[in-house]
Amino acid sequence: MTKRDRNQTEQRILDAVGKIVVAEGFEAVGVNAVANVSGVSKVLIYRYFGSIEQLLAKYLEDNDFWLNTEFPVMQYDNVKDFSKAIFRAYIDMLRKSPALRKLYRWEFTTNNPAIEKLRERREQTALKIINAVSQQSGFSLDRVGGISTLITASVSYLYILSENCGVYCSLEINNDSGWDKLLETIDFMFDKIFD
Amino acid sequence: MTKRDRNQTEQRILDAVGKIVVAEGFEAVGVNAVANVSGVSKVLIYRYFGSIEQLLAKYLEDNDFWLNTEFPVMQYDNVKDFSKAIFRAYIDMLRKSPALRKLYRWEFTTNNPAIEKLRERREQTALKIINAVSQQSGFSLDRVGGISTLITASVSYLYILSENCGVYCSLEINNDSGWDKLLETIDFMFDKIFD
DNA sequence: TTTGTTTGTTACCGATAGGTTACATACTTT
DNA sequence: AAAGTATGTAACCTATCGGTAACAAACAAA
Repeated sequence: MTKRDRNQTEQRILDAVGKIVVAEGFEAVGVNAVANVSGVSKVLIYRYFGSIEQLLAKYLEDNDFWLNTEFPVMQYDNVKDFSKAIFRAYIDMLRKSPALRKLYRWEFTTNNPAIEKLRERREQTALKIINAVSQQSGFSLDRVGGISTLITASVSYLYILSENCGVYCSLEINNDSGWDKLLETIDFMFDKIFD
Repeated sequence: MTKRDRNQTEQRILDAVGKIVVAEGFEAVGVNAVANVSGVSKVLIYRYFGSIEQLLAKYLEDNDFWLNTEFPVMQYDNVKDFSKAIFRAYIDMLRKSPALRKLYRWEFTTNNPAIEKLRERREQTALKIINAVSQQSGFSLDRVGGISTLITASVSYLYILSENCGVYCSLEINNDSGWDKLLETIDFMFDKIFD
């Protein structure tokens, strides 16, 4: 290219990964694809990152999914509002990040050290929140964990699916109206749970 | 092979598709794979089915995912028990069918007429149930739809993920203990909702 | 200036994918 | 029996994948 600059080249490669992930998902990140999109010879991918696996690990590290995500840390007077806020934040995170949706999809078909690391961090964050809610509410860890699992899994599923499918179980998941209804449903549930 | 028998050959091909789907998912169903597993020359796949797409369409039709699934049709005196039974049946269906789990996973990355047809049927079934529950309970369609979406999406997500991941949000999803907890959570929710 | 190293490209390799052509043989029909 | 059709296989074609070797040029150090 114009100038010799390893850092810039590495960044170009990483940027290409990001583009591919957002557009087609992690499944489509291959040496040739990255080389083409970045405009960099694929030899350099191996030279600078070792392998596609390691390149993706670096990408995940850089983009820091779930690692530094700051959730509302119990700045609410009551557990009910706190619970509602947590899942509102979770929904917002997935809404704003196509890469995160692609990451969750990728998890269904792939297992590797980078993914497992992310899962561990996610579990840690979840446990922290579950513990806090359990203590404040008096509900058992299993109870709070069950409810959390139910809602987060659901939201994740619907966001992943929404990229390919407009309606699920009568809910329009490809526009805001459906998500408003879902949010309202979650609020309703918490109203009933914390009566 | 030993004898010339088109029907048997077609069946062998379809059986091979089934094996591949269960073992590796729809993503892995290609001409070469099907030819190898079935022991049939790949030319015949094209000759008898036209393409892999059409072969998969036939497979889906034969195996009839979701098309003729009979759900408990309101043989309960109260809506609460009926609701619980519905989702218990849904969980059971996914637990017993690895192919269905693979189908749901495939939906995330693929769109084709066969899948869309299945989605339509699924929506029809869902709407029927939602209508019935709404009428019996007095809850609005949106309310019942929201709750149904939340639970079915969640269960689907967890079952798909369970093939690659042991724990999600503090819940063990790769053994019965986790699923018992989730079932218990769903029951708890309905107890709160139908107070 | 010369020597060695880093950055980069081109061209190639083997494996595997989807897809087709050509051919052999069994069965049907007349 | 002869002709035509249905069933099957082997071999091949092209495209693309991951991966590497060989080479060119810029830069740093001696």
